[in-house]
Amino acid sequence: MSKHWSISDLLAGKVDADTTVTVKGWVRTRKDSKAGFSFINLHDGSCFDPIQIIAPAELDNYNSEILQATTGASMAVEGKLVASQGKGQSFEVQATAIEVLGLVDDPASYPIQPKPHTMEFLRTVAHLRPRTNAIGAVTRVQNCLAQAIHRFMHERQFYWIHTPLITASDCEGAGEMFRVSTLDQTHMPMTDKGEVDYSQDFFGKEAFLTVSGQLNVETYVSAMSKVYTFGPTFRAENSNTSRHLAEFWMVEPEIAFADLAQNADLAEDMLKYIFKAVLDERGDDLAFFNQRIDKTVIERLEGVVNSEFERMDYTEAVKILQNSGKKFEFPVEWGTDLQSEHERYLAEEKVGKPIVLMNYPKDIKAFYMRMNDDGKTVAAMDVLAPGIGEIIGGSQREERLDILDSRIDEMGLPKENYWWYRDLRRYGTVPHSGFGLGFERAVLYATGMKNIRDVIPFPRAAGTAEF
RNA sequence: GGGAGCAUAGCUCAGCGGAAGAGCGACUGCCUGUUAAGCAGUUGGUCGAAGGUUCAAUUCCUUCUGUUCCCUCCA
Repeated sequence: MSKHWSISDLLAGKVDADTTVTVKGWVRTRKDSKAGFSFINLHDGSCFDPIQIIAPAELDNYNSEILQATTGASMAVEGKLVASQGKGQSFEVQATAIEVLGLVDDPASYPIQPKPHTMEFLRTVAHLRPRTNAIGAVTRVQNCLAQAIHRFMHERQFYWIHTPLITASDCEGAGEMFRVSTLDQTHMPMTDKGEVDYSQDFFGKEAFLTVSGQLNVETYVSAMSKVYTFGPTFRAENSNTSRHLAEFWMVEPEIAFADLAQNADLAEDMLKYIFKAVLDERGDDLAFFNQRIDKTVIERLEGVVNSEFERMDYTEAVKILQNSGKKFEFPVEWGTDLQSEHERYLAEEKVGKPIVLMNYPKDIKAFYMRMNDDGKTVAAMDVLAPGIGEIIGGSQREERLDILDSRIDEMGLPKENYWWYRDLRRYGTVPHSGFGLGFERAVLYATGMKNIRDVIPFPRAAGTAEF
């Protein structure tokens, strides 16, 4: 058997013509010609385009197997790589032997038909949808983004810190949490006070799935200077939208000796870097997205890469919204959080590119965000992307113990739970900043896909944990 | 958690108180170095479930289930 090549390598011209090669993959389409052969478009995930196989009728299993190979069937093909005699592809494989590995049972009901499907339907066949053009392209782009994130961080000498997914900090300050417990839920041990006795639970205390690696990674930034997390995160919010998941991946860089402005610069640099990687490396997939999914996606990515992000204070944004002349469902008032409609107006209508909103009122932000000198705002920032909304949220962290303590008290949080977090401010505290990038939201932006459930392989959301 | 939709063939949808339709797919034939192919034919449905109104319900009403989108939450 000759060498097994990726289709991407063959189409890219990495192999000389007339070389005997083996390709393996799945049939996208088969078309039989009376001239004595069949055209088989075979895909293996390595690139957007399938490779064309010419299967001559002289093959001994032509009638018995090859003519039975419908869309979705798997096969191993050996043949000669030749310049294509037809239009539409540079190379094709003149097969000398085809082993049909697996046929499709009942082709009429095979879910992935060679025709357009709705994303809603494909979600119901999540085990087969990576075989489609769209989800295959999403998969390559999401991988490109993930690799680019690690590359960006590595080039800037950040350390990747594996923060825990299970946490006993029940107040990480970012929404509802999933409980992790091995207690028998039909016979919960109780204390004298009539409360569940978690001292008998696996960890000896209440435990949850993390909503953020930030608090943990702050310990490492206080020693390694530049760190980041990249891993799954969990939110038990009952939110049913096209941009929320109960389980999603988040990138959380944290930098020491850095203020909010440097934090915003890092966020901008990172987004530009990873979207440029997609433009450079996934032209084939982007061409598909631009043609079939969102006709503005390439233009938008190029816009992000080539333009300066807008920076704007919350206070300024409130004034703009109030003077916009737009009728909003929710009123705009200094001191309240901006609604989706407000963020959309700013990012999509007012600015038309990503915008960094900074310095929010302290009462609508988390306890660990650094108090500004005005005593009213904290050094928080959100990066809003047109079409997606909030893609990044971050802040400069409060490094002054006395102020941190008063914020913890103000919010009625149990100080003892934060003893190790507070220690960081007792022992050689430094100014530091960080942010969280919703990874799937970045994939949405890079692909033009509309629903976050279509850019993660197996979406978990309220009421959804199939597959 | 709040709100609004939707549920009819493998898929996308039309229909409508009075005998279940189209396109795509699949299959068959013709044509064909084809490639989002063309022409013709065939196949294919417990009209989401359970109640109710009616001479008659896929159609109207109620409940349930599933699902989509928006808001809240945030990334």
